Amino acid sequence: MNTMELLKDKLKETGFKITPQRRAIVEILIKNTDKHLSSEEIYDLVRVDCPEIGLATVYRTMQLLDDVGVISKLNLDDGCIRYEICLDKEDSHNHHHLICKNCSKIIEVKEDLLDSIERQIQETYKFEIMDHDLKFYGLCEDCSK
Amino acid sequence: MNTMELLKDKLKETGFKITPQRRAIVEILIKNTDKHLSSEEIYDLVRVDCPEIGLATVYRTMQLLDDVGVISKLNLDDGCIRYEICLDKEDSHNHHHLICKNCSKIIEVKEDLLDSIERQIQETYKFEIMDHDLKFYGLCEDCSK
DNA sequence: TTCCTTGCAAACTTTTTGCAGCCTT
DNA sequence: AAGGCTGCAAAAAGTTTGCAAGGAA
Repeated sequence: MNTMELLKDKLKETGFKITPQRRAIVEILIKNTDKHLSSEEIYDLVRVDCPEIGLATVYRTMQLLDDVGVISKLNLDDGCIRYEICLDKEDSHNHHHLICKNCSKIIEVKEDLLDSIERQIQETYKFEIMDHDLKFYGLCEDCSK
Repeated sequence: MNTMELLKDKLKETGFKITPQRRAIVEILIKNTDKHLSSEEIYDLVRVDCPEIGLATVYRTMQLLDDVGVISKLNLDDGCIRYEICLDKEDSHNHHHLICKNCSKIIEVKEDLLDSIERQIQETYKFEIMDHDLKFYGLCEDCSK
């Protein structure tokens, strides 16, 4: 079963309807898995195939996909929220970003490197960790030359 | 030399003037070191002693303090940027946050726990790390009972 | 005196909401 | 047929900017 089918099932499970607009947005997200698009960028891309769509629908759909749990949000402090599709919840948790200060490229780190740190914090601060958000800023291989 | 004196020197060094508004804002920041206030919250607190101040001045002063490098920004995805005064640059780098999903309390983690992870990433991804941002979400000691 | 700084108001940006009509199920 | 979904426009919410007057050095 492909990603779109999987997603359709997830939506149906939760009682939501599958509309051309939602399908178009999800298709854009799948085609741009590693791009971390903002709502405005998604809007521009979706309008190519679906010119009548409104920006509010993009925002509402992203909210919906977030509720269903198939996207993860990324805040790069550039004034907008960015999204990536992420069908596997484990993936989204064990997942960090390297952000190049020079070319703004974003590199995904798929391993989870925080296990031992989390245990340490759990112990020292008696804080029950449920999720984390880790970003590294610096220079990518190309830009550090 | 106390914090305010230190700050005055830092400002003078860079050619900025010390005005009553700026002093009042810095005093509020010092009094609320661990509170992570937003611009609006700073504005409300400053107006108690300095009722004629404008919100724009608060924004401009935070921008200035950021340029001078004495505050660090914290984005909790609650729709505004939060600040904490942070005179020592090393402190600001080696500094993480635990955010309670129940009571919204923020706990500071002063140690830097990322050294070995940074070396690992540096090696694997050939990415030259300059800074990082690490947040843990979960339940604080009181709320996890 | 110089020109940096301020308060005010208006502008901007990103996101949310209300509503009447449309469309998936 | 029923109720969720959509586009549009207006509203929110946070932040930035222009400008003339005011104040620190």
